[in-house]
Amino acid sequence: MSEVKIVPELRFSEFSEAWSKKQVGELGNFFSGGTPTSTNKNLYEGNIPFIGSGKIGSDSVDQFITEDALNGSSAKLVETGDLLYALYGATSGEVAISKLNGAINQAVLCIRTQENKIFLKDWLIKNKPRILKTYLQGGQGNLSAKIVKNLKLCIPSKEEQQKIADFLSLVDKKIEQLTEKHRLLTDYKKGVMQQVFSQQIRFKDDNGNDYPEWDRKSIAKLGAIIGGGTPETTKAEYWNGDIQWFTPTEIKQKYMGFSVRSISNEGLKKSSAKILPKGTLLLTTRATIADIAISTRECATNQGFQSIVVNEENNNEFVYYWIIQNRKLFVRKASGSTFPEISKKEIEKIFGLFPCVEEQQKIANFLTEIDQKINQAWSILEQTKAFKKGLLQKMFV
DNA sequence: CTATATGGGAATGCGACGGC
DNA sequence: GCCGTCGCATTCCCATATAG
Repeated sequence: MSEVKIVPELRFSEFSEAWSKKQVGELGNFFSGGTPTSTNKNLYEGNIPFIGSGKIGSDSVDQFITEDALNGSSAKLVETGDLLYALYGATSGEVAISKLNGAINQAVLCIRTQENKIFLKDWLIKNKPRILKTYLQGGQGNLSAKIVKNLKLCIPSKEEQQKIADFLSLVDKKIEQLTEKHRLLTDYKKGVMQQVFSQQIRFKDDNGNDYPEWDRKSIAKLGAIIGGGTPETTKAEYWNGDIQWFTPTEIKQKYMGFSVRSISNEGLKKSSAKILPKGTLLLTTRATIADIAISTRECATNQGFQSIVVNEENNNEFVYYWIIQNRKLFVRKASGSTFPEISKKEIEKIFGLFPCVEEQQKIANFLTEIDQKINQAWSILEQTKAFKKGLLQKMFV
């Protein structure tokens, strides 16, 4: 590689000098903590927040240790504003500025640097994928203080660090605000659902007249309830066909059109899987209870579902929201030793109050509108996150 | 002695599949 | 169609070995 001046692609115009190559280890002091003997419960009845690798950026924790626990173990105190780095487990490579005064365990590395810590934080965020890829090999890879200290980076003057940190912090702040907005909308929806289903809010028809009282009826009256199945996995000809085939873990959003795996007509015939029309409520009833989505195309499911093909006296979108609101009714009925499951029979016996189909339609439209607002907020949030990611790529070397 | 690395294992979550 | 057994994968925490 030819000798070129080390500068980032995107830079504030008042800076022109080259960035200098350093090792992270040169930038400050490093220490990680420890875990007080977990068999001694007394040690965990104190008031010092105990920060594990999953909690480095949180403003609250679940565990609190005592002074004795702190002194009798390798646990170390950190302060609000300290730069914390997660070394082990699924959170490896996460980095955050501590929002707590507390003690850290051995999975957390505290970095006290004389450089700008927000600059360093964002540099670590930018390089997380690369760090994990390089150092987290094998089943249970862990990072270590040594690995972090040996990372090489390019770093500008304090002034330029500050400028970059301020700018990125602004973007972070925006992301926080958007996250908050999304959270508020989600809370609002929760409140509205509560009021709608408890009939504190009632809709009127287009002529301003009241709709009839709600009817108490069982789920069985809402439509056909249809189970699913799994074709033999050893027979290749049953798989990778034209029929979308869902498993409970895939049910994450309101509308589902494409599944991870698909089955063939042959597979459909030779198994308990059933064809479900577009608009079917895909309801999980095994392992994960009462997760629900609306199919946007013809599909099938495995045996972890009891799907509802809603009839014409009811509105599928309304039933979708009704089930979300009444999730507890399902969870309560679930039984099983290894994992919970609700049988078709039990589902058919669940009762609830349902308005006439016209009012169902109005309620569904109303809630769908709120959902759209929530999705919009989410999408702006995602765009802003992507924007930050782009900045990270360009503003660092 | 302290700091760090590392393997074990609990907790959790789930899928495949066969018996009834 | 329902239900239970077996076992796999993931995640996280902990105890202990080892290095410094």
